[in-house]
Amino acid sequence: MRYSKEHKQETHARIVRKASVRLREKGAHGVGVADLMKEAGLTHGGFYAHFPSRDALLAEAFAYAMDRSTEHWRKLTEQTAPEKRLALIAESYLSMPHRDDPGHGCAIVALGAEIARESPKTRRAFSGKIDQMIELMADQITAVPRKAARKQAIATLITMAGTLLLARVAGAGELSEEVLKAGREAAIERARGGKAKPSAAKKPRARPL
Amino acid sequence: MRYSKEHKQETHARIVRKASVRLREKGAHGVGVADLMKEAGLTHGGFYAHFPSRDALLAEAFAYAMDRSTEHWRKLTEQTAPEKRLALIAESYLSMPHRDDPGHGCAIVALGAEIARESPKTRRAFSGKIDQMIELMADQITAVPRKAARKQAIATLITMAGTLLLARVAGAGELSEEVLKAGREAAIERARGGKAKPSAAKKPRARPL
DNA sequence: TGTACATCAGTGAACGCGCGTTCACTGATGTAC
DNA sequence: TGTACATCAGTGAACGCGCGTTCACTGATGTAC
Repeated sequence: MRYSKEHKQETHARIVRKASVRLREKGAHGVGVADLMKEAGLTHGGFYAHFPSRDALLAEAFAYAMDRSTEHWRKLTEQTAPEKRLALIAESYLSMPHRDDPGHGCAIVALGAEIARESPKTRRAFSGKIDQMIELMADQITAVPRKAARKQAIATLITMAGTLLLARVAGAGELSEEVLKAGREAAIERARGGKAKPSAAKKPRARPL
Repeated sequence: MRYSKEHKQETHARIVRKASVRLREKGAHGVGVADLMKEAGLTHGGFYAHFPSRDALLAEAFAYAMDRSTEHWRKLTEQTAPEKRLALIAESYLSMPHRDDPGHGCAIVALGAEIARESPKTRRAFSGKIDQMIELMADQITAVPRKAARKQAIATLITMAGTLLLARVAGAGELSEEVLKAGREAAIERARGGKAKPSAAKKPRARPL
């Protein structure tokens, strides 16, 4: 063989990685085989040595994007005190860098609506990933029974996703900042399991941009 | 003229209406000029007597879809006692019929991620529509100052949109029902302006489907 | 150790299909006389 | 009132481009002897 087995796996992984970014940035129709291969330093013909079809790649890229989010959160929890973990996830999620970089951000918000139009099989796979996220979040809530913890985790995730979606649509205008701020407070409140003390809310930012 | 002025306007409106449904159902790339015209009872060539381009139609259809939601909510408020209005909007929004019929549902959830990728001009137009929704919701909250009312309205809208997005991705599985239920409680709580009495929460449904 | 052959990731031209757009034409109705 | 002409929403064939997919070929390296 010209290349080692690792070489092929690495190329495969590189294509999936690039695709998952483009996918979140541009949507499913924004990922062209030729462009993608060029971005990976290859020509388009070689694509089919790695994937049976463009759709098969997209499915892998979807899953990869979700796993990245979950993994990112897991790392965040590892370096934080238990009672602050959920709130930290919410805060890092509802930041301006995350709003402005969909390509490396949450796949639910970037791709959820498109996933909802996919085949039941794809949807089930995606659902499973969402459930993993919910489980990870619920793991951080130990003060209440598991079922209540899941409910609280879902409420927090929902608030996070809704905020990011609205903030992204609003773009970089005043409304976006207002949404991000209101959503951050609401999500942190959820993460803490009820009404937060007003003092816990973030101070208004210096830059009103 | 062969047709009256009203006739042309009506045809134009019919195309926009059909497009707004397809758009929410299938996404921007799911709306083909030929298919759409056939659905409107015409042939594809006539399209350009009504719109300069496919993109121009999409912009109109986006706006139309948003206006429909706002109008729907306005109607709901008109037939309800003031203090129940927001909660009613949230409940009707977070219903299974709405989850299962994106074509006639909320444009933010169905198209938000795609809109976020559009030109600043399109985004500004969409933002304006979202602001109208927020204003309408804030109008129903009279117990607090305007600024706080807007914040509460945003928190409610965010919760609604996030819930619907997650529930749609999950499709018709158990997770979807769980999300819808948790989101409904969270949204109604928001709509009421704080922690709701547990008794106010909906009873579990008979069908665990 | 050296030589012939096999393998297969990657190349790049070509194919075919879908789809947005153009365009010459139609034909029913309004307007001018 | 009747006739000739103008208008323009709608028709349907055709064009052209983008893009997913196919395929014959390449050439570096592993394997057999």
